Amino acid sequence: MTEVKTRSRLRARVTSFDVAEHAGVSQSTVSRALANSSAITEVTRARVIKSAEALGYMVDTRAAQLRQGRTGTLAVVVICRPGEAANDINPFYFSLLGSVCAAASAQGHQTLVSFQTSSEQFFGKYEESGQADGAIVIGTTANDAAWDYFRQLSGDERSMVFWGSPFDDLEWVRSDNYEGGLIATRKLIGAGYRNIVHLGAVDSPQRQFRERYEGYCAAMEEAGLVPRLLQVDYEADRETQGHNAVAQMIATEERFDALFVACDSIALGAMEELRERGISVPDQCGLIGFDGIRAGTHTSPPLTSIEPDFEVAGAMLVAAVLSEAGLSAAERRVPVRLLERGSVRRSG
Amino acid sequence: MTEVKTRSRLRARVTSFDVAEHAGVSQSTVSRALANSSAITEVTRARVIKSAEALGYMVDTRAAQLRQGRTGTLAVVVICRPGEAANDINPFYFSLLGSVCAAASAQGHQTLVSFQTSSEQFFGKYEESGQADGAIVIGTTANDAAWDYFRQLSGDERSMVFWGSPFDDLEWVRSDNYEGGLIATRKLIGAGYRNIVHLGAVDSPQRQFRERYEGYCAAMEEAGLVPRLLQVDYEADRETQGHNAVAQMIATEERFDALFVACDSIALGAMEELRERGISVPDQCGLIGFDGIRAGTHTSPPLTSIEPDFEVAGAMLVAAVLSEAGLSAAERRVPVRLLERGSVRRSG
DNA sequence: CTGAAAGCGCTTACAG
DNA sequence: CTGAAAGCGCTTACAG
Repeated sequence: MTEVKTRSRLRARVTSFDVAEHAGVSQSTVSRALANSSAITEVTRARVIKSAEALGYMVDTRAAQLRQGRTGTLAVVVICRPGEAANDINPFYFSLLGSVCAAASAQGHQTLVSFQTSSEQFFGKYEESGQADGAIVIGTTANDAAWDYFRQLSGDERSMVFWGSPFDDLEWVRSDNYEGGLIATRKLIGAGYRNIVHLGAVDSPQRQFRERYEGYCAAMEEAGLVPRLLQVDYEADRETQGHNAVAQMIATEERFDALFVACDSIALGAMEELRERGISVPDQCGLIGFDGIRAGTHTSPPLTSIEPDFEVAGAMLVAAVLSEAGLSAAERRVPVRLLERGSVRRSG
Repeated sequence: MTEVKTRSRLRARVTSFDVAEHAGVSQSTVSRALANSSAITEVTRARVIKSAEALGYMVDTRAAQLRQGRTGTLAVVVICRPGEAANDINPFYFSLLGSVCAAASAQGHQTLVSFQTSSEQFFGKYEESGQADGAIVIGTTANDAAWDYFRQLSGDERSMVFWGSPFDDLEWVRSDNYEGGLIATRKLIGAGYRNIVHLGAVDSPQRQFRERYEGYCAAMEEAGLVPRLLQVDYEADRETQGHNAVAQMIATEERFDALFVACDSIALGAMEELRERGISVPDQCGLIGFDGIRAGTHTSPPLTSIEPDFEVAGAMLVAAVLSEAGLSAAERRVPVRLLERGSVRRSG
């Protein structure tokens, strides 16, 4: 007893052997009792639990996992733009990160999070180093070196899932982008806009953008309208892309009375440029973005947007990385919904 | 050789024994060679590395850490408001999270991240369960149950550091709030505003708010002006607090021509209320917030704010949790700077 | 239902 | 400079 006290004061680790001695049982019984093994009497289990509490004992997960050959941990990699600071990361990915961590926790997994930017630092070998049972990769598509690295890594039989991957050969989970494009465009048409232009990118690595464009096209065509695409210059940062696109349309005297924009960051830039040009939103120009980022709440008018169900997104990513068999397309498509705020005029 | 290939195809773990056999050395030599022990000849090391690469071997960190008695991992806990979804979390904490992960990585530590909301789920016993060498706790001060839990846990000799803790008896790292209040208020005074009111909270659990208020008071007094405080109703969410505060001032016919607000979320609500009331920012009312959140970039006008140096904040939190000795106050105060955007009129 | 023993994959005294 | 062996703290066949 005295010895135990001394050790705990020195912060020496309390082990299952200490608990065994205290409870007067064997070490294996301690292990089984605490693991809720049905082989143990409730009477014994109660005694063990009491001793464990008395000594402040907790199972060492490292040791347990080493023995069990699993980690109970999922790696979450957030790919950043080169040179990007933590507070410049697209908030969409932060929301996704939060959802993934919550979903993993609900499935009894810890999350090992890393923000990866440059090639010296890329790391995805979590399984062979015994750090995680799989990896979920999210983040910008604008970091080619990172995607090359993870794409190549993913070739082996690794448990890895990607959000919005630019490559279809990777295991992906994505928003239902087509549906989102459809909903947004129908909304604009329903509100009476007719010269609706899509601001986005079709040949960019961002595959999701093409899907959004296709949804837009379908909605335009079903209404007998002609789809018009303005490709954004994806070298610039997102907001500048929005600024430039609007500036360009005005310079070339393009007629438009509404914009469906491939993502909120671009839409925010577009909205600013519209304001600077004295074009009022939503009266002279309707505007719908994509992603539902929080900053869209604070613009004037607030930005109407398409938002994926973040909770489902997190759950699907976790399910995908944990599943042995591949997932069906339906299990990898995150449903979206229209976030009605203020950048579309009332119908009629 | 054949045997090795078969095993790797089955994804059986490649161990240091396999590498030893392949390289014709003992297992301990493999371990030393890969750990860059100076006891090993470069010739031997090269041979071991070659074999390791050939077999796709990586050190199992779980096993290594178990043996070494350390984890090389830091836990990062983000406390959320009860019922708050991942995309409602104050973006300030996401930025801080990113900075902490980056700083930890720079110090050779992994980060185990968890978002904690409700009491069934609170967990901070990372050290005794062998999951981390310490914990960094950030997030809302509005979750009393969470802070009670961590405060009590922190009583024992645990490595735990808190961002902006409501309690001074906990190990904390904070923005230089006093300095921030000083800078912001001087800026407003310099721009010619005179009826400057502070929107904040002095008795709230958010200790940092009091410090900001004190900086404000000092700047007012040095200019011969009378500080005026409007306490925000901290039951409501932040933006509503801002709305309500402005509404109340107008209702009571309070005179004001500028507002220094204790945080950006509140300031964003205040800005909206001002717009709805037809009070133009920055002409009729100057406005400065605190935190530098990204959404402030997109309002019109963009919100001038005080921003902590996020990189330093992450580094200080990591240094604090890793340091054996306590840190001096200077080592726990994150420098701040004025983010000049558009909600203060030009001086003169 | 419980215990003695092996072993997960490493690092690190201890020898030589 | 390298090797044989112990041990980090568990879980889990194997016995009884």
